[in-house]
Amino acid sequence: MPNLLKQKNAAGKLIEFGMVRHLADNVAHRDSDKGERQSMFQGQGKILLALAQTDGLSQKELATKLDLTAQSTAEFVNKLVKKHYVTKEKSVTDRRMTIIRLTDLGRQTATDESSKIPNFLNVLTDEELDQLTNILTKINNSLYEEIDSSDQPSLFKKSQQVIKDHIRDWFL
Amino acid sequence: MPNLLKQKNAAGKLIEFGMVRHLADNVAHRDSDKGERQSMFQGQGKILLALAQTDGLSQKELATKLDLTAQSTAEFVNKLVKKHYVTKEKSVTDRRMTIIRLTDLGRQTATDESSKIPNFLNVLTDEELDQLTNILTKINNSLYEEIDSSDQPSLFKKSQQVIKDHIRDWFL
DNA sequence: AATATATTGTAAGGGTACCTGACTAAATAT
DNA sequence: ATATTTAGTCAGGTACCCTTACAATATATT
Repeated sequence: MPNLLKQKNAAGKLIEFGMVRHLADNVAHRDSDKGERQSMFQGQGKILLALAQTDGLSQKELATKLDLTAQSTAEFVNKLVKKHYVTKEKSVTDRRMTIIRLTDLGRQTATDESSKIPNFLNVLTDEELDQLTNILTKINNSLYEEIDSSDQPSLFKKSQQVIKDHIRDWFL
Repeated sequence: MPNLLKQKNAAGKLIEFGMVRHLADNVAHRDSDKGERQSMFQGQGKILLALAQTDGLSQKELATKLDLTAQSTAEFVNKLVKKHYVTKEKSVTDRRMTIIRLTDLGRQTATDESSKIPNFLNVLTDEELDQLTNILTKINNSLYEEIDSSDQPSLFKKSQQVIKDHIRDWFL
């Protein structure tokens, strides 16, 4: 049986981490251009990330991959089109489908954004970095299991795959 | 100089952690009542948390503590009133002020929510829990510094204090 | 070939989290 | 007694998501 106090300690720190990160994010956004409130893991950012992995997906494919409704997907894609980050074109083989492609600007934005190493990792020693990586691996796997078991059968396996793909690509 | 590869590994895991947590949160919310999309660290949840620490604050005090505009604060408070989580009453000493107080229902919701230990910590050993706590302490402090130095002078010190207070209360 | 069904996408509308700007009401300062 | 500061409200806007309803295209069935 695990030590409850130690768990509570860690949980507290994790909650704190969540709150502080949120705060730090806000600060960062406040500094930069006013309109840029994209977190890269939500909404338009998610789309960009998915396309950076696999360009030329249909809206439906994007929706499925990212576990969004078709309507939300359409909304974000349209916003990205307005910003010239992606383009829409009707598929020739199946004219119901719309193919979404990154523009150069879009691709650059996606890779720029996702290749940043957070500053706060500079305060950790090599040993601590190893420990953290190891611990997060365990936690992430546990979360995947929780997601997988609790809800709709395999719908979320896809999201898991997107995340893992993204992480893999991130190292190249 | 820190090992860049190790940093990148850890950063990747951290990003993954962020994404997976987001996912897991969604799943959790989807299971429960449909209307309940509160993350406890945002909007209405933040207010509840602050009041659970110190009941009977004015709207202005809430806004300052939580680094929200007075307008956003008013919006969230009004929503909470509608849900019977808090009550509004004009202060007798200074009739410009509105005092916000938790109802029993509100207090219960706040404490219920914030006293949960995330399941995923069950997969860690005692040693790993210690390591994680230690690492997150360093990271959080680093983030506090970043926040503190980069932006408006001392506005964010208050937020830091709220978080720390919350964490402290969390152990009682 | 003609009709029925399934798939992709759009339109409209709603809810939550925030913000800015404009404006009262009450308290305090001059 | 007037001017200013402080607390709060109202209106309106953006981003993120969802649901319900509906049009167009593709495929399956008769």
